[in-house]
Amino acid sequence: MKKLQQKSIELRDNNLGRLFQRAGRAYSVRALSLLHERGFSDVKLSHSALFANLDLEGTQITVIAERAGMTKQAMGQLANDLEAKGYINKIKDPNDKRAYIIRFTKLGEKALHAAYDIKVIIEKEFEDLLGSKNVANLQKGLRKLIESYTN
Amino acid sequence: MKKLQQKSIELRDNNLGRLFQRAGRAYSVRALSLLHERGFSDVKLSHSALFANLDLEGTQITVIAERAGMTKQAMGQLANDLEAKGYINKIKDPNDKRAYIIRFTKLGEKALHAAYDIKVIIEKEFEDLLGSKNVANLQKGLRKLIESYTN
DNA sequence: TGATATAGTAAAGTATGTTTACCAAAATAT
DNA sequence: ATATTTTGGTAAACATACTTTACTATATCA
Repeated sequence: MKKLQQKSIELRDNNLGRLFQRAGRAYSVRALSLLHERGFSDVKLSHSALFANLDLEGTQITVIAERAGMTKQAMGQLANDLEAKGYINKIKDPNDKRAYIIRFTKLGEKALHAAYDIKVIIEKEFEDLLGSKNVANLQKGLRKLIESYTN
Repeated sequence: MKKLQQKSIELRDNNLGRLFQRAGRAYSVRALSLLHERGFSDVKLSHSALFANLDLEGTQITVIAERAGMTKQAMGQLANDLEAKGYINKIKDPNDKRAYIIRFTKLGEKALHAAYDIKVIIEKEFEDLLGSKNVANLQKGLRKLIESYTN
């Protein structure tokens, strides 16, 4: 049997789970930093749960929450925060008096454009570093793993 | 210029940052579930910051905290929690009366063995899914990205 | 020996959620 | 049509995993 010392080192230094998380963290730190540089300095990482699940034609809070895999209460708080910061509007749903429709403001749309530009920039950086074929394979592998483990 | 609708979809569905984070989450959910199945049901994800940075011969709290990139206060809390649960001991440092040395208990070592087994199991699952060469490339790519972005 | 740095703790605050409990409106069932 | 149940949303309390501020005791340096 392998020595515990060796196992400890391999857990620490040679662990795919840790690599995923560190890469994710590196990505989001970089992306958020570029977004702040472009003037959207009050956007936080947690806001992406709303941004990423909001349709351009507008979406109900409950629907966004379900897509993001979180409670409607938590999503309601994100919505209030982003509304106060001017990125979205909460409009009363004309078809359901209980509900609100969340829509991007002009500022929110600008932030979305910027976020897309940043995504492209970071992907370019990755391709310069690894080669575009390797980035494509990385993406394919991650997708396959996620699909397999979240079903 | 690409339509905002299209940009929104690509940000949502075709975003490496989100893939990293989802893969990391899938890994840790799987690993923690297997660890709980093996009887270590009171171990939490946050504990890994201590486990992963504790040398077998024992390590000072401040050193573990620095390795983990967090404050010594936060690490002190993890240490107290894991001590209460029986995974580590806090021993007075004979060379420094201010300091404590953290060491694994027998139970802690058993958990470490289990964690290693689980790492091997999950890697095997990944290789069955993607092929061992692709897993090796994945690992290599992630390492390269992390190294480049955290320096 | 006196000033400063370091190991650790304590308590309060912050970020990002969940749980429990509730209301009003909508959908369904009889 | 009305009673029942479900759904959209909010509010408040709690949980987790930290950081910040403030402190004590010991160690180190000048």
